[in-house]
Formats: sequence, structure tokens, C-alpha cells
Amino acid sequence: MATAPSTRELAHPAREDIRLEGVLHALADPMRLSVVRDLAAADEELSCSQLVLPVTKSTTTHHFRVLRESGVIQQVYRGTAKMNGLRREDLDALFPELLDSVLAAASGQADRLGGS
Amino acid sequence: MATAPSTRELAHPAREDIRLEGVLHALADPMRLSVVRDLAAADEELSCSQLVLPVTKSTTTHHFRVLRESGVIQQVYRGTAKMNGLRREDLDALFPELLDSVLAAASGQADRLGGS
DNA sequence: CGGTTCGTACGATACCCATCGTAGTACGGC
DNA sequence: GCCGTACTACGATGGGTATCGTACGAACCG
Repeated sequence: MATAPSTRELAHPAREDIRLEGVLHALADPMRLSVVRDLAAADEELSCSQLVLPVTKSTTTHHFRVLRESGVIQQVYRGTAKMNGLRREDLDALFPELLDSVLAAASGQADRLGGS
Repeated sequence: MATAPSTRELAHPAREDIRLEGVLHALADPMRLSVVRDLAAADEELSCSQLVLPVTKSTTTHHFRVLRESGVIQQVYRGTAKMNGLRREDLDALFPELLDSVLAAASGQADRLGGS
């Protein structure tokens, strides 16, 4: 055991601690924006491994941490998997329309640049 | 002559070259977000020196350049002053609601944190 | 022309951060 | 108990960037 805190709980910022600059910074990265788009499209919790990114797993872990610590997503362990979900209610309460307009902007830009 | 191009013209990205990640990155910085809020509130062109930031002039120049190159603001010389204006039309055309929701979010957060 | 004001250019510095590789921990199944 | 899977932790590395100071260029005003 030694370390063995095995806290199996993940620290999330409270709703009122979510900062706009942090959210914008989190969404400004193409990788993270892609994750958020996938989560919004799925509309249910997805495990980290279901969200395939063109980077190594360590980097993926890093991006999920940034998203969680900025308050954009919530994460919870389910067995060995870590499930990810958007914090839609919190974000909509704090910054109405923001998430939707960013998602719409991302979709529109994807269409414009070649529907990828 | 040597250097002396004195182009007095500033390079701006065309509307279709404005990228969402670039805009989000530009807005994610507190200094730059503050500038954008002031420009939106003024609703007219402001000179660089009217927008006082708690940093040196060189740093201010840097932030204005980031905002211009990301497509958030337009700049034009008028005599010795350089006037700054939001590219509202371009941004609204590309990313409807985005600018407004970010501005509203910034206002809301400012109120929540102590109306500064 | 000389001075003043406004903004730029350039170099330096220090920090942040996206990425990787490797080694390790947690959980479930055999 | 042992192995495989899922994710993490840590250190290294390279590039980006926010900041400063100083020196410069451009325009207006006497």
C-alpha cells in the first residue's frame, strides 16, 4: 500500500469557482475543443479511451485534467474506466449561451474548412 | 531610406481566415479580455493610450497585436494615435452569439466577484 | 528645426504548457 | 494470486508567450 490513498475521488472546482478565463483557455486548444465537441454530441458520459485523440495517452490525461480543473467537464471512476461528462448545468448557469455559441462556432468552422 | 517603408498600414486577417481557437486564445487572457470589454462598452474606436492597462507600453503593444492578428480588433492610424475597434460584424458573421455571450459572461463574473 | 507624444522593434528573461516516454497504481477477470 | 487493461505520475524537452527595458520612428506643435 505505502502511498495507497486510493482516493478514487477527483477534485472538481465548485460552480462558483469556475473562472471564465480558465474556461476560454481550456476551449482554446484544438484537442480539448474536440473532446468537448464529442462529449456534447454524445450527450452521455464517455470513457477516456472512447475519445480517441492523435496524441499519446499521457497527453490525453493532461488535457482531461485541464478540462476538469477549469470546470468544463466532470469525471468519475467506474471500475477501471474514467467517465467524462460536460458540466452543462454549471456552465449554462454561470455563462449563459457561452457553451452553445462555442459549439456552434466550432461546427460552423468545421463545415467551412471542409466538413471534417 | 534604409528601413523607411513607413507602411502606415496594418495587416489584418481576412474574415474567412479568422480561426475560432485564435479568438478564444486571444480572449482567454485577462488583459486582452479587459480591452475587448472596454471597446465593446465604448462602441467607438479608442486609441491605445485611452485603454490603460497595468503593464508597460511594450506589453500593451504586444496584446493589441495579438488581438489584431487573431481577428478580434481592427486598427488604423489616425495621426500619431492608433485607433482600435472591435470587428463585430466579422465575428458575428463567423461565430454568431459568441462575442455577446463572452461579454455577458465577463460582466456577470465581474459582478459576482465584486463589481470591479 | 527641436521637442514632445504616441507607438514600435528588438533583445532578454522567466514562466507556462503541449508533448513524449517510462514506470507505476487501481481494478476486474481468469 | 496473476495478468491485462485503464489511467496516472514524473521527469524531460521544446516551443510559445507575457513581461520588461531601452532605443528607435512617425507625426504634430511650437
